Amino acid sequence: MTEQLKEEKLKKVNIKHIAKIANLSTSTVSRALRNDPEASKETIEKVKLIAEKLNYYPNAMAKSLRGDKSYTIGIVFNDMNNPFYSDVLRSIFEKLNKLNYSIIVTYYNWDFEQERKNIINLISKRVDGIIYSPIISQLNQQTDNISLLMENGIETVYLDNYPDKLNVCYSGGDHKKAIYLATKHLLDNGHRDILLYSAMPDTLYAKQCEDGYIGAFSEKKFEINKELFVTLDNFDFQNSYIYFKKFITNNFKNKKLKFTGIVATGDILAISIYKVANELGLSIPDDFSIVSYDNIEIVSALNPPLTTIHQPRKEIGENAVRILLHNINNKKNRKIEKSIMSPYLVNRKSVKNLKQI
Amino acid sequence: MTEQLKEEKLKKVNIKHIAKIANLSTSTVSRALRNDPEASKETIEKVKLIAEKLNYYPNAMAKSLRGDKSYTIGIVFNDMNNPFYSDVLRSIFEKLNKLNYSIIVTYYNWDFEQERKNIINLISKRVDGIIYSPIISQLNQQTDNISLLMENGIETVYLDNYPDKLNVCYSGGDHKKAIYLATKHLLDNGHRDILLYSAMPDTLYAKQCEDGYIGAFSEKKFEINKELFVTLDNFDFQNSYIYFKKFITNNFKNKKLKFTGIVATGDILAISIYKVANELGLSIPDDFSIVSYDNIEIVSALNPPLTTIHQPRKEIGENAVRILLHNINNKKNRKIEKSIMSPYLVNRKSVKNLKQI
DNA sequence: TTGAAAGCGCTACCAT
DNA sequence: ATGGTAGCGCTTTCAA
Repeated sequence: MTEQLKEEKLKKVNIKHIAKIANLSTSTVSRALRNDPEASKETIEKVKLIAEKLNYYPNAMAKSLRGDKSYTIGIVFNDMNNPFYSDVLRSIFEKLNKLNYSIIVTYYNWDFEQERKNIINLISKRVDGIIYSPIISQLNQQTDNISLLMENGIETVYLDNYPDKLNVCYSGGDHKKAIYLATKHLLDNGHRDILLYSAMPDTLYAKQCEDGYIGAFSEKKFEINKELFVTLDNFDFQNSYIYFKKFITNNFKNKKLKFTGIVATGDILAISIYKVANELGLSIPDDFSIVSYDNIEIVSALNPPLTTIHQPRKEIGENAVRILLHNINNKKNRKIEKSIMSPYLVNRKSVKNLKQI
Repeated sequence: MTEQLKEEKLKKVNIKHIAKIANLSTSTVSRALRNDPEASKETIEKVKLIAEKLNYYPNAMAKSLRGDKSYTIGIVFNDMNNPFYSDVLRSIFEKLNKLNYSIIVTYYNWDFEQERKNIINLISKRVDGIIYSPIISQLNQQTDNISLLMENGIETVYLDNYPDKLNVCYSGGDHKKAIYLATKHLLDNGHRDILLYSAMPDTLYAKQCEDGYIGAFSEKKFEINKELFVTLDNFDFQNSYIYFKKFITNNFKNKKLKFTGIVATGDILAISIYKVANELGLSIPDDFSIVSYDNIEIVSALNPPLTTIHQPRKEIGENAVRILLHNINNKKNRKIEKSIMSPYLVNRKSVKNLKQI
């Protein structure tokens, strides 16, 4: 018997091998392995013992081929640079791994062809659902890749960004309100000339940020200077650093453009501004104040600590999972849920109160 | 025909459906779909057209069940907090997604039971290989989870940490040398009392860091004060911040313990020290100098910009993939390769030269 | 309580 | 060039 065991160990073990050794049929082994009440206690014990000795691990592919669940969730993200997404990912992992789901993560860095390939790959792998953080165009909300998902009836929860004209599940923050709060905070501190330092032109995200900014100004009936709207191609730290250094040298230091405050639509952008300020000997908040959006952990370590709008990343991840699993497990009773976490101001020291002067 | 097409669209489409509509056998359809030269050009065209119209996506599980490759790689990481791992992950994604591999990411946050469950899950999913960043105990290198992988003959590349007494594939940095360089830099600048601010007690990593520190001191025949060795439980930012704030208040400000320089074994640790320094009105580098390890992007934005040892994350990820794929695709010609990237100093402004005084 | 057999979707062998 | 069939590892009838 032990000899036989050793030999079996070398091949990939399956229920047939176990059945042979246990002198049982594969059906019985299958039942025993799953603690099926139809199987007798002794059989279960015997089978499990052999399985362990043989290093048996059930073939998940065969299982899902047979059944209709893969216990796998696909994640389609674009921007791994941004700590925001790492934090969201972490909370998704924590929930899903405990439930023994696998998570296939996909990353494409604004390459839509690659994104499409990744999504097709996920469809082929027959994931039970997808959490998708898309780049949404301001004009054409129904991108090819969103259509792909919808046409194939893939259970999807949109995260962080979503096509607001479509009736889809969503978990994320209220970007418009966030930037509204940021702008309002500067306004309340007496700032009137406020740079909107934004990213990803023509996307819904940029639009929402702009709307938030405009909303705060309109509310107080202050005039908006559109020359102070700057939009970067992406949220890349290095890119933003280079851009802002040029920008400030060409426009601010020589007083072509004057502003006393900056609203940055992401902490990464704000951090790059700190770098420029350090290098150019500019003082925050004396030369300009800054409010940003995200509140990633480390911005509290900047000097001065960054005032920013908090985006609840843990909750965003958890809600995405909750909504997704609900719809996967209740196909007949799907809910189109939108979970929108409210942002709030974290007041630190990067804003100067101009009224006190 | 179009009616038929519509109906077929509602079910999950497979080659049988295509075969029926095309009036061909499943074998022929299968061949056509894969551009098998045995299939005629017209057949290929015809089949592909139907497949597209039906929204056909091959079932990857059936494919891999049949063949012996899943085109899936498992990642087993522990510390998603640390931007180091995000950066490595990114480079792994970039290489692997292009090759149409799926990546199942697993995260366990120092919970070894969860880690084990995750690994078993990966085995069940029949991944082609695993990239694993384990926590290695200084004493017992052969942990249960490493044994699990070895016993099951799972192709594995260790990343960042590895059991150096075992003959395994590895891609990572030379931690000992890194901390040696950091310490030497402080020594060269006239520092003698240097705090080693480390994390993860009893791990090989902590040991390697200690060895690097000791190496630099021994080389110059300076004496080491073991009271200046501090080891945190983990690399958590918040945890380190709280700890260091207490530590410095209890030991440094009241001159119980004196040191002029700090070597931190990870940028996250260093950043938390900046936060404490800001809050306590301590000046870096006047009150103490600091050199760290990793060189994540944003540390250049700190004030003063952080002097740190660069760890080439992109290359570490790429090499892990290269080694893994080589062994997967050349089962008969496996290589036990260790790729160790050399760290180097990035000199910024967080170190004061004591000799100039 | 157990076993035999069909079938999940695909590929590869052997015919034709 | 194409079709029939067996089988990858598993679950689930149906029968005993």
